[in-house]
Amino acid sequence: MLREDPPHKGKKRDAILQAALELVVEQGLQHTPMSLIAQRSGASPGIIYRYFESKEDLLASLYLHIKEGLGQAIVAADDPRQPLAKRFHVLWLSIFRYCLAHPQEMAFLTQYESTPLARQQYAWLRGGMSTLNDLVEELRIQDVKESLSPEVKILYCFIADLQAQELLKDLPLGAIGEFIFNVPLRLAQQAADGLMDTDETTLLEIARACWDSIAR
Amino acid sequence: MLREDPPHKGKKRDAILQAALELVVEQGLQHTPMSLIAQRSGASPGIIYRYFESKEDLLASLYLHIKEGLGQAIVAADDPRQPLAKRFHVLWLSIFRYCLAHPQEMAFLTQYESTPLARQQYAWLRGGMSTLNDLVEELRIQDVKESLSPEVKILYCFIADLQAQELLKDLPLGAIGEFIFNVPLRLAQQAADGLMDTDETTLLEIARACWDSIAR
Amino acid sequence: MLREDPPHKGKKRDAILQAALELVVEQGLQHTPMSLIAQRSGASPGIIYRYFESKEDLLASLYLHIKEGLGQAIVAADDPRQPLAKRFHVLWLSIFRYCLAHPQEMAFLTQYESTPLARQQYAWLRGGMSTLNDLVEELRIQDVKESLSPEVKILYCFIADLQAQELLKDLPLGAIGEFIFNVPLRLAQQAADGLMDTDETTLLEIARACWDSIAR
Amino acid sequence: MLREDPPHKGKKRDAILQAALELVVEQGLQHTPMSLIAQRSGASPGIIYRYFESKEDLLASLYLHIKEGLGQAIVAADDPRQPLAKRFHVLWLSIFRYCLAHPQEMAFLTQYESTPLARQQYAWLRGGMSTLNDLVEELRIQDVKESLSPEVKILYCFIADLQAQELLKDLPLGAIGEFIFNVPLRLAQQAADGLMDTDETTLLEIARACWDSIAR
DNA sequence: GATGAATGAGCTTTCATTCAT
DNA sequence: TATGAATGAAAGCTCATTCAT
Repeated sequence: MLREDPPHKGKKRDAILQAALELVVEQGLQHTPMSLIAQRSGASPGIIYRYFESKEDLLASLYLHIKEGLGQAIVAADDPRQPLAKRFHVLWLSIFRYCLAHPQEMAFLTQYESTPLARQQYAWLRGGMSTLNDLVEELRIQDVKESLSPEVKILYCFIADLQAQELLKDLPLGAIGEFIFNVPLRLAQQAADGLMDTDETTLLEIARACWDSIAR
Repeated sequence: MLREDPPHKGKKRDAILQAALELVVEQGLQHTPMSLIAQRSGASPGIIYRYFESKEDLLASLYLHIKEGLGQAIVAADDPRQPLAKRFHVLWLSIFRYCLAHPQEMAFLTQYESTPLARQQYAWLRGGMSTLNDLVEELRIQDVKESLSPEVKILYCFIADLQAQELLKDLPLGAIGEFIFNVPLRLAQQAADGLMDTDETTLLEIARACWDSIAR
Repeated sequence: MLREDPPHKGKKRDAILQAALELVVEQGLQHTPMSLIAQRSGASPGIIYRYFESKEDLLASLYLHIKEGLGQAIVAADDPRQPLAKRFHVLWLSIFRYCLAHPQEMAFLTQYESTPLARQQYAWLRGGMSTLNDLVEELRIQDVKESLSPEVKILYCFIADLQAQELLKDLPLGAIGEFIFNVPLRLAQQAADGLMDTDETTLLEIARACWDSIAR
Repeated sequence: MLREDPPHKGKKRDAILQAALELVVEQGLQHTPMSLIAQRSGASPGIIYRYFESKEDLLASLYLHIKEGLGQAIVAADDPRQPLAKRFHVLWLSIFRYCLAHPQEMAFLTQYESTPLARQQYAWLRGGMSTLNDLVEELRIQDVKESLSPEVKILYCFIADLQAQELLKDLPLGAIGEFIFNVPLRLAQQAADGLMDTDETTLLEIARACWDSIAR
């Protein structure tokens, strides 16, 4: 589901993105021709190119759109005034619930990120940053801070806070990201496929398991 | 790297698979034409169709080939005579090491599995099986046991053993699989991209973190 | 450069023609979409069709517009009271100077006339008219005289006058036209491209050469 | 008409070039889709791209092919042992006859050369070379000589010979080229359209007229 | 009149697959 | 078996033209 904030403006653009989303999830990136996207969105093949430069651009736009939604969910969920263990659980559950509520978006995201082009373009970790010390170092640099997207900044700061309180095991940054972010995302996909219960108790248990994995 | 066991027989088939693997990793599933696979493998476009029915078949064969390699690594790693915590660590590290040693294969696998067709065809969890009890139930049925691939059987049995010893938290099966299998796979991919150290100490810490997440 | 005689009326039409002229010269007939013409002329794509029936019509109008300008230059240059050799030189130089002053128009004209459609539509020689005698014959017919454009009539009459005075070699009409008309046009294009000097002396020499070619 | 020297090799390539030639002459560059070229040549749309990288490449290849044929005709016609006036007439008539015998090729050439891309790419005069002195200077430079196509070298040398014998008026190089090369080409096109007689006497008169225009 | 979003036929090009050799 | 030229359906994209506003 794509938001349709402005009443009429961008309606068609959203319809195109929505059609692309559905089709990529149903048929796969390889089997989603522009003509089908046009048809499904109720537009003519030509008009797509008024909104997007190319198919590549359309897919990248959709990807960024989805990332933004997910990012906003993360930003909205975090409350720095809460105790850190509480923040972890709230974040984890919010990510899970958001992904569960947007299974198509997550299926697209997974598919798109597995692409070689996307893998090198949208990695959330940079080259030299693999340890917690690297992270603290990065967050000192003002320019880096500015260039980060809001949700990445939040996750970074949260992890740095945990580290400052000596609550973390000495794990690589990537591993921590895995337990906070990727595990709920992937389990939400399983849940969406009916392979897992999503009652509060079960979720709390898994979130707790993830907390156990990173907490000292 | 694909094995070349039979001296001459299947050599060309392997060359084709290897070329497909490289190209899909470099260019993506969508941008890997058969003609390029032919060229890279030193074969003619026509001859590919003696070894594979279609492009779809070629990719599926490659996928299964890779899964088999990974499965053999798992089978080879497990020693049921060891204590369970030890078995966990050995399995976890073996999976990580194997994935790290086969980054192209893992990149392909990730890409291929994100495809809608593959998602419904090769899910490792079946419809109604989401809890530890379901697992125990399944393992009682002889027919099911027979139809499982060796490595899945090993993982299932291992989990069932853990459960029998009451070592497990009450987590959904999918979550347990995540910590045993997907986390090392994904972290190995990060490591292959240079985003993580792979010294023994670091790896043991992460494996331990995963153990903490599932162990009671 | 297109004239902008009427203060506001036809201003937009001229802007469209001017934009089409520039774009065809820059990008070629094949690579000049209507949308670009609209953009360059500051008009909307739709409004072009109030001034021109179709793209074909727009280009034909531009062609005729350019031909008319060139024709007027010829008409303005000729003074029948002058001696014939003088008239030749004045005509030749006027054509050259006009073409040199309107390089875009000439580039368009060349391009447009090379088109099959234009070739059969705008040939300045008719079917059966290839000799000087044919010309004299044609000029006797009143209807034909009426239907001729002013500049063609002038050129025809001029040639007929030369013939009457027995100043011409016995050349086909087309050859004479070549030396009077096409040679200065083409050389002016070369000059516009910086491939030839355009000082008075040089031009007089070339005009003289052309005179030598047709004069007995 | 394209040569078909090798019995079977290149037959299809030639058929494609021939079809493109005919269609461009009939319908114009802008209205000659690849699909029609394929159809007319008896090939499938796809196969064209085995022989040519793109439509642009196909047209450029055709252009160069035609230029080569014309060049060979010029090379074959010139006999440096003949007196210069004789050489002029032989050259002039050969060019005329060749062009008359290849009207489609000439129509294509005219059309293609009027294109902006071609105009800047295939100009036969270079930037700073506009006078006879420039020509003599150029011919002294060995590297330049090497890089010239055979027929251009022949024309250059011929003009230089005329100049050495002081037979030429002091005309710009472009003007001389016009009388030797372009006038016969254009008149041959007229002749092909039935607008001019092509009996020996007439042709000799025109050739003589051209000679008069350049000769002192 | 004027706009520019929308249309949709048709363009160039690609590529899985076939088949004569 | 093996080749690679050939096929032709379909892809991504363009653009002359229309039409609701």
